[in-house]
Amino acid sequence: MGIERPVPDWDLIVETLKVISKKTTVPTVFDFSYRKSTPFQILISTIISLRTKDSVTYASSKRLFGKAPDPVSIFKLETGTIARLIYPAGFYRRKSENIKKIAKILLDKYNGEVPKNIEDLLELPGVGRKTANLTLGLSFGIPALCVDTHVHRIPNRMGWVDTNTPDKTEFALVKILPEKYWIEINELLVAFGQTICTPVSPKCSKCPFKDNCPQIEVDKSR
DNA sequence: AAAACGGGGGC
DNA sequence: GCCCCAGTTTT
Repeated sequence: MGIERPVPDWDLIVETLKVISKKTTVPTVFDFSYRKSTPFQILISTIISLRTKDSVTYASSKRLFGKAPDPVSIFKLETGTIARLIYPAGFYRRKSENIKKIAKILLDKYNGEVPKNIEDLLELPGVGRKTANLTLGLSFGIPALCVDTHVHRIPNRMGWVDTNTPDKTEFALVKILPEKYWIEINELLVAFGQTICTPVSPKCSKCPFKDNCPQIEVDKSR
């Protein structure tokens, strides 16, 4: 059997993470999405965010939606125009083609609306589990756990799960994390992962979880 | 000069 | 599972 792990106190963890995220001023796709975005814009900005920094995602989304806020107007744009608008987001060429394809598919098959189930979302080009789950959660409030590199890295570092791929992390976390936290845990861990539990040289001395983190045992220099 | 960056797809 | 993908920022 696996190694024994202490059962995480999720209420306390979420409460602590909320304090950290409130101190974060980095504009993220979440700030943008929660307050004034349509499901379509949430989906597209999530596409843009793939392998791209938040500040860039935010600026790119704002430029694109300022010019074309909905599937109809985006489908009218040349892919080159879309590429220019979302530049310098990573993979901007591929993304601009996918964004236009998605606009067309939504118009043809879904009456211009974003589908509300993961199966249909995963059919869209450039949409994987991360993008699909984030869209479901942010757009429709459907409990869906979005596992990106932060939500993969941090629970493994903390010893909450022990997996080697994001998909396995998703299925492991779904089992142990209360459903009421599935949507917000992503934003909270991203804020934590950007400021303290960073991928490289994490700021463990400032971490409120340092006394319970197995990583500290591995490397006391941090 | 490297490494890293909120994945996804093709094989 | 493995490998590729793009261009900017950080180390």
